[in-house]
Amino acid sequence: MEPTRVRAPSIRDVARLAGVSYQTVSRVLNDSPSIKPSTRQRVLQVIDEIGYRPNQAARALVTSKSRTIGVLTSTTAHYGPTTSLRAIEDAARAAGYVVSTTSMVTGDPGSVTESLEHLMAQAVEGIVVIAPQVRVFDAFRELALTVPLVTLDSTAADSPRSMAVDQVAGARLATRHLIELGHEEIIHLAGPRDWIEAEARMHGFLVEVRDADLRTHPPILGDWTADTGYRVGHELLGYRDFTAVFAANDQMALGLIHAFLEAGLDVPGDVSVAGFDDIPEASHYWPPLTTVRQDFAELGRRAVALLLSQLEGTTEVDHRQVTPELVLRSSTAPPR
Amino acid sequence: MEPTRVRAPSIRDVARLAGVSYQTVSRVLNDSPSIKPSTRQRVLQVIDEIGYRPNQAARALVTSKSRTIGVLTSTTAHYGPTTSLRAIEDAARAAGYVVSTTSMVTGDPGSVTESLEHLMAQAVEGIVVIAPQVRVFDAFRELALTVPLVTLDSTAADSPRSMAVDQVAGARLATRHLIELGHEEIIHLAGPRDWIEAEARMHGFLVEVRDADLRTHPPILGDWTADTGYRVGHELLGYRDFTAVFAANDQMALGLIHAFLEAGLDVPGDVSVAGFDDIPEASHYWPPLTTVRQDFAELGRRAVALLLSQLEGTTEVDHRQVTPELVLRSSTAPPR
DNA sequence: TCTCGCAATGTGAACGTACACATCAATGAA
DNA sequence: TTCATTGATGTGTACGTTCACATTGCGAGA
Repeated sequence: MEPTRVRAPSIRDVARLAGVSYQTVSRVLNDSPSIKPSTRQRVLQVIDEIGYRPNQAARALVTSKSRTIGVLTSTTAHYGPTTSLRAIEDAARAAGYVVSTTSMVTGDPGSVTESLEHLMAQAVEGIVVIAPQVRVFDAFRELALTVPLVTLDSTAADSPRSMAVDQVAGARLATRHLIELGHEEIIHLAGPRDWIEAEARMHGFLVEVRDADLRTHPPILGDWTADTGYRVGHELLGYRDFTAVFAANDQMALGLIHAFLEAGLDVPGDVSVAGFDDIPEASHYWPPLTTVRQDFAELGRRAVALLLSQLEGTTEVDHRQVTPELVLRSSTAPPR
Repeated sequence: MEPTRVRAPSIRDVARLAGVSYQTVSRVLNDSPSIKPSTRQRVLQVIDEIGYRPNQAARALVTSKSRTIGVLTSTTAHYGPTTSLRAIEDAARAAGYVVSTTSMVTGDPGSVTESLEHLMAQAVEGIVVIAPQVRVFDAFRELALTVPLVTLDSTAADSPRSMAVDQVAGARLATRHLIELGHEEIIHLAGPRDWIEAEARMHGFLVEVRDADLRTHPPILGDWTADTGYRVGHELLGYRDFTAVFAANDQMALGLIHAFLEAGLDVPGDVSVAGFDDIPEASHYWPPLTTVRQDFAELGRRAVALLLSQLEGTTEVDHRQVTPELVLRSSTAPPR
């Protein structure tokens, strides 16, 4: 039987075994310049032998840096945010940061504040907000937080700093595609009201429709789910003066198609449907979905780069918007 | 202009302003029993006034408890794991723990070790592994980690502790459903080889098929993606001695259906397809997908409860497997 | 030969908190 | 009255690390 392990080895244990002072060990750990190579090697060997791990708490205490990045995300498990989140984690880890995630209930104002408080209580050094809603900025201003904040998918002009896919351009791409096919009555199924990206996509749609001098139907507000797409699809069947629908994400597009097919309509024969996001399943929907692709992972990586540049003031950041791309598949066609 | 904030208020600042010793403040913070109500109130008021926040690093240093739970997940953004993850975060937060997530590249052995090291370097008090692969346990044993580990979706007998949906039962439900419809040639499109849940579903399928004295086709190994389902679907079209396919998840089922419909087959007329997971989109696939529903969120909550019971030795945990449920839709029917 | 300068290393704090123990007043029983 | 008991609070110390500031040794230039 092993003796009871009383306590993890500390920097002093390493120092004693290597025959140097604790400060020398500290210098090796933080690779300080003036350490004799032989000394460094001896210290590193002892560290390896006894399995020493620096105590993060002690480090954080004395440097008052937690090396933690907080991520605020929505509770719902959408593809885009999740993909960005993974990319954020990877990028942060590569830069020596730890990521602590917390989710807020969409639509609950208290939840945003509470989540931000939770992150601040952990002394995060910076915050990334994924898929932000207007409300987040309000809460942020209200709390007067003292750490840098970066947002994803936000094109809000008043955001402290944001890294975004050009949602407006993406929406225009999809809308123009439908217009060029010859559609003159296009309906937009938008995302929830206070979501900034939903707002941007809606704006892109409206601009493009207006530019083409088409009649503007007021966009319908959805909640990103396929269920809502399905319900809205059913309602739309009531009035037939449209030949195409542009949904603000792929899931709602799927629901729409379901409703149309179920009613005996042909997609894209009777109605064209375009989505947004290009989730991995979109190419296997029936019919395969025409949609707008955005690089969620790249977005996450850039967000971290942007945050780090504010934290460490070193790296130059590519601050341009990520450009989305139209992916043509089989759910859109010229009107009959 | 505000003067430069030199340093965050500490417990001593609170003590001075409240006219008590720092120890008294500490007691209030950890709600110790013997504090005069009037004193407690005075201290709390000062805390509120100056916006004091306990320094987690100092706390962690002295208690040698980080109050952090590490979560190890796969890089790919699947619905199930993501949903469980959100539930884990919520449950952990409710219990006063912080969650730090890290992802491993599926199929890369080094990545598992590296991710575990990363979590240990943060001094996490416990680890939850989502969607584990056999390899994780190997790495875990190898590192001889000193914190409790809980796994999700694992029915491996040798896991330290696991919280699972009864995958075998779920697979049997789906398979039996196809058999009862009259199918005699059923193919199983399984998940990747070393995924424990893939193994379990495959096992459930084989048991049920054997019980019914049907001819056993060797399961085909997939990678959970719709793309693979599509490719396999195409290959299957080569030999027609099957009337039904049971896919190990919904995405692969979607890909299969895509391949079949594209080839002019009718689903479920010519081929029945059943999936697993019941992701929110499954009911809007065309045709709506018959699948097996599992409660990912409940799984996450129970995993945290299990972990906390090991960390704090208090709560009694419901350790039964979560029971999955068959959801009948339109992608399955009797064979022609 | 002496001293200056630099490379390499060491010493004494301090970070903010919780624990163990000490202190003090008030209370009640002997 | 005296002393043990208890409730309420205070004092000293340790946690493991980094920072600021010594201190040493050695080679080069005067």
